[in-house]
Amino acid sequence: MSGDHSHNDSQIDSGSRVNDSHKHKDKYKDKEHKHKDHKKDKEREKSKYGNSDHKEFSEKKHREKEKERIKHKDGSTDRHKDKHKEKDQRKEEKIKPKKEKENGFASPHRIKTEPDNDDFYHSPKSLKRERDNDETEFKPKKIKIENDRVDKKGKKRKQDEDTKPKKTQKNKKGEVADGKKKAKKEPEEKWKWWEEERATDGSKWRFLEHKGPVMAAPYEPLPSKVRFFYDGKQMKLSPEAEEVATFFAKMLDHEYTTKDAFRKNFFKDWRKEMTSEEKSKITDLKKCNFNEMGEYFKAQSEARKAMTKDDKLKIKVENERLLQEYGFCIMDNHKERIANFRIEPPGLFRGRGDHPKMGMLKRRIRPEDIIINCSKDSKHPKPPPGTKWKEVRHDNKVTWLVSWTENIQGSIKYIMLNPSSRIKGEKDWQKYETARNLKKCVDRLRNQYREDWKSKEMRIRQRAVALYFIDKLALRAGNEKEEGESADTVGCCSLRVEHINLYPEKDGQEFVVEFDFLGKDSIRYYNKVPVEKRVFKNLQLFVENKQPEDDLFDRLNTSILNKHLQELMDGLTAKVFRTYNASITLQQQLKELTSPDENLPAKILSYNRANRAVAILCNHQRAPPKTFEKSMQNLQTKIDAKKDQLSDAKRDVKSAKADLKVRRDEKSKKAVETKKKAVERLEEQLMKLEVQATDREENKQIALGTSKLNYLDPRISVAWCKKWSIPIEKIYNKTQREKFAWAIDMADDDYEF
DNA sequence: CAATGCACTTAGAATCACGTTG
DNA sequence: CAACGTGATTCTAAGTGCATTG
Repeated sequence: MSGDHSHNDSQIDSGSRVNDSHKHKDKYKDKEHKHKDHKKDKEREKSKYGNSDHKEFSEKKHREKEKERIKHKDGSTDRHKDKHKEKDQRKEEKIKPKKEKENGFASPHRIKTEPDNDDFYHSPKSLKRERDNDETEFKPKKIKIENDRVDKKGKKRKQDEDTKPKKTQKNKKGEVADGKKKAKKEPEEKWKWWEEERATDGSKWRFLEHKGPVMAAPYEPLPSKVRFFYDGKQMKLSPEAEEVATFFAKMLDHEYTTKDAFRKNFFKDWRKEMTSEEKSKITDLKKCNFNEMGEYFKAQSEARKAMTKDDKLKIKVENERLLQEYGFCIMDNHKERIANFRIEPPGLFRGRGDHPKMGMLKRRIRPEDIIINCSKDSKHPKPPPGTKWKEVRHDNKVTWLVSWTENIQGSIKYIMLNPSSRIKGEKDWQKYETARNLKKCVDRLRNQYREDWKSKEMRIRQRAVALYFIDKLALRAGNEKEEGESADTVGCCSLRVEHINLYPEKDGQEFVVEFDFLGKDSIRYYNKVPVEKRVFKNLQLFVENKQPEDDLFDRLNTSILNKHLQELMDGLTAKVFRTYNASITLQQQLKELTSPDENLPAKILSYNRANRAVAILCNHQRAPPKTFEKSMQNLQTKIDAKKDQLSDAKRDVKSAKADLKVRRDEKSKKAVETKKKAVERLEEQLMKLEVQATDREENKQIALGTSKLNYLDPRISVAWCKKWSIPIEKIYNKTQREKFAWAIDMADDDYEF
């Protein structure tokens, strides 16, 4: 599917989050009775096509073969063993006495530390690990638990515990000696979990200890000078009602507060918090005046900004303390960072797009709502004084530490680990391996769905066309959603007739399909794509006799599609196509765009362009930053200034040269040299600025972050950096480097996705 | 097999932190 | 040193997909 994505360009700048613009409001509003006709459709279709269910594909054979190939590739199994022997030896060397006690983690588990290989990126080839070329190494299901660590009772794993690399020890001392400043750099140590074996029994951990969540700060009533008015008259609200009122007041200059649904939902929920007296008085939101409250909060945040350095520092220190205490857990002998250790504070629900529940009150979470998950033999987190947790459980088949049920949708929220953690990293790695597996069989799969376009069964044709879209356009799967529970958005399987237009001919191209729908987060997907004639004819068929609000693929849903995919390849689901196409596109684009003799900024521009191609493919849009135009102008000003400087410098060179001609002495010669240097420097600076401008312009409404973080096999980027001697820091910031530590350590310059 | 529940990934916006500039 | 702009970080909503239930 190479280079096939250019048509997506048209998506961009056709406006994002469409519900906000009137133009489209009508189109997506009032769909109260949308797709109610599925049953009807299905009947209709059935009678048309009959139900012949034969013609199953014996793809299984292929799959077997595929598996065989994987197994035999380069005898990785043996290597694996060797490697682990080595590792064990290493382990024995790093005996170290326990030291740190901070955090109040009770358990005696020694936290393993690893050498702080900050230079791992630039490390010479010889340090390269066997794993590097080991494409098929990732076998999550095949590996047993290490014996010395299995321990049901949680009695300590002697061997591991007492191990620590000497180097780290030294580092630690150094830090201590250096005093406070360095301590901030945290005693973090780099554990190479990717060199270890993985559990096979479905357990996610063997030991888990943490301090529980940080509860939301209690409500602080407003000072009495801050007044609320109803119908022009001042009114003192009960604390409960006041709190909810402040939520609204804080959003006063947000567009939300102008939306009917938001106001309606807010008012309804607010009234629930009022005393009966308040309830009887306050009957119309329009008569409520929250301005003083709003001003108060604005002033507060101004005050916070204007705080003295000292006070700011105090806050920072306190935050740091909280992070140190609650921001980490111990999982299987390692201290790991928690992603979101704070309970979500109460507030007004901010749904995206045209969310029917926007403005509803998001309840305050109490300890009694919270389920704690940890090891039996760990020191359990204690609830705030005078309260109880809802439950403390010990489920090591899941990765979360804390959960609660949220009151808007009734869904469960979790506290989980940071992306840099083993548990997330392994999963991420696995995701890319699955995508690479798809690469191996994608041709076969494509041939198959092309065949299926001709099937006499409607459901198979629909499946095949949907899969084609998912593959070609990187559409999301499109699960069904409950109506009225959230904004009306769709993915591939849930596309409706109204979301496409068919043009036998358009703009000189044949068989054009125009997509226009709202996808995840109510981001608009707009695209005009020429498709193969067969696809086009099929679509005409699918649309026939249907209402606009009927499902395009009435015989298909994600569960059917995924079941099919699972049969074609182990671990294959619809979303794997997105990962695969994103990563393969990056790889191709990098190959195509990088020119060897360009300088560093130009190379990075090429990288960003490759990244951008992916973001466009995946439709990762952003609202153009409010300051965009201005910042563009600023850049241009800088560029112009630089140009002036440059021409001045050039003139200087000329005059210096003239000078030299006359005088012919060393001094003038030197002068010429320095001037020339200055010109070069300026030229480079100018070039850098221009590249920056191009990059920014092209990025106006495209968000690169999402694809970088979630879709692009980091090893591709790492390999590219190594190949062109680009410092990895130019591509990944600190957080990203932490998340992708496994890839940075693992991938070589010749890594192929 | 549809509905529901659960766990987990993916997403853009909001907010924060920090360096630069005037 | 305040204002500003920007990249990083935080926040939490909104998806996917699998398991369970009825």
